[in-house]
Amino acid sequence: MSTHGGQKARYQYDACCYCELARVCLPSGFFNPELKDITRLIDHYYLLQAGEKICFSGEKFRYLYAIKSGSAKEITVSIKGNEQVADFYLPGEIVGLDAISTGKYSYDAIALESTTVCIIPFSLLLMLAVKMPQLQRRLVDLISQKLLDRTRALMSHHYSAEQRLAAFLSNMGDRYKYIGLSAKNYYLSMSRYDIGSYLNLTPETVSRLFSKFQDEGILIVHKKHIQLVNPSQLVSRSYHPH
Amino acid sequence: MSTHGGQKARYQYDACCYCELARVCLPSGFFNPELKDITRLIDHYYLLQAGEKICFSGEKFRYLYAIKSGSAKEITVSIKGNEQVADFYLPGEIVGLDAISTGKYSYDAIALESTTVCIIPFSLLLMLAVKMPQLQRRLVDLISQKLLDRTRALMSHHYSAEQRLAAFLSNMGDRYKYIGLSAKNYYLSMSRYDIGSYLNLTPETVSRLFSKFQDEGILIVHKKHIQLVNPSQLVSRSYHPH
DNA sequence: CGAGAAATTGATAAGGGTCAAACACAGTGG
DNA sequence: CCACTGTGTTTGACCCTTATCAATTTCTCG
Repeated sequence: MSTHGGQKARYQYDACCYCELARVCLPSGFFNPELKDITRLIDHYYLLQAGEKICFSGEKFRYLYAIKSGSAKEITVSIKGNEQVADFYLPGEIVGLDAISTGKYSYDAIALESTTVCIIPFSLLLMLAVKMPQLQRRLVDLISQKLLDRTRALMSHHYSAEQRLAAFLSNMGDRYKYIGLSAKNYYLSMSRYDIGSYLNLTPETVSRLFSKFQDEGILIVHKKHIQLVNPSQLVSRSYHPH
Repeated sequence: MSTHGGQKARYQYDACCYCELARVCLPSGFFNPELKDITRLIDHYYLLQAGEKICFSGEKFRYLYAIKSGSAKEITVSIKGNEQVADFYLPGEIVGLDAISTGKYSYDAIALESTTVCIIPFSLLLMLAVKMPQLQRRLVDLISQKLLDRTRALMSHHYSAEQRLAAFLSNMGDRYKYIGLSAKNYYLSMSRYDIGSYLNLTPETVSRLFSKFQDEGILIVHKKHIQLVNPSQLVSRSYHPH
């Protein structure tokens, strides 16, 4: 191990070949020998404690960060100083895609728990993409996918608080399942405040809705642990993101 | 001229070299001889009447569309059948970027007035990008920029109706200015209903706010024509998208 | 000119915000 | 081991912004 910048713990990277997230992460769809070329892009990864920043608003964009374990939130700070949660990141997801065009991050990405992130130098990625058309395609797909997700999030605001929270919990289940965890039984690393900010609700409203869902037997909440007792009921309470 | 598909009027394309929007559109930053290569991608353009669709939800993704003149709205239709406006497109802007990853359009793009759109075959664009790294970069930048815009739109929902409408009108002015038109004096091709849907407001609320802004001397509304009398006042009424 | 759609304006209501208080829990220090 | 403190969560009471419903006017276009 070596430290860098006086803050973030930095570790030598082994390889995507040994990472069980490779299937869903940046190198999704790649196998040796191309996978090896992609792996070589990544020299180090960070280990961050809860609250530490992966990147911060205004910082020059040099790296994409792949969540290797743990989770993070993306927050934008308005001129008035209040934070807004724009997104959450789970393992296998890529932080920094919307910094590409402007050349600087427009938000802080903050670890929500002990989190490791792989450091992907963007200039190297681009150079490799020039030689590897499938990687060019993968990069374009990744950003496009993120764009689609953001559009869906935007559309969700047309629905009620209950529909939004139900959809959020359902979606989180799907995302956990996608990375090989339980869709019905998971741990929400973010606070009620963060959930509220993301869904454009107050923490009070989020809390009330959790209680309501629990009273109705849809789920069981225990602090940050969520157990979906009746996932189909949850889906029917949500708006139906087609 | 030739017609195609029995519906959309289709015209032989001349070239980006003769288009005054080239500066802001897909070929932004390119000059001959590269500009010529990019121009060759575009064989035809459509002339659409108000209400005609550029693409529709579920259709196989083959083309990006660049608005050449006129304007369009992007709408998603929920399962319950109600339309939601996700975006507006002005000349120089590209429709279809979030269809790349899934291979099909997830929304209808509908002309708001007489509108011409250049047809950009995506597979050809990708092939050219393989040979032309600057074009690869341009494509990635375009999608990333759109992602950033969507994130900003998402964040706007944290603010009041008045702040959102003020920001919208201010933003529209900026976008018109960007393409060489007046920022203070422009024509809004979309209905109050569309504006409301985009901002997550009812048309009644939009109408009331227009009246309010007019009463306060910030702008003059005449049907769809907007004259910003006091743009700085409008900015201070908006949330401040940093 | 007439009919239907869009826009405006008014009256009322509700969803979710705001304010406030109580509670739970983690970390700290005595 | 137990207060002490600060943060996050829950619950209640009240209220405000914006939606809803309704009536009227204006515009569009055949």
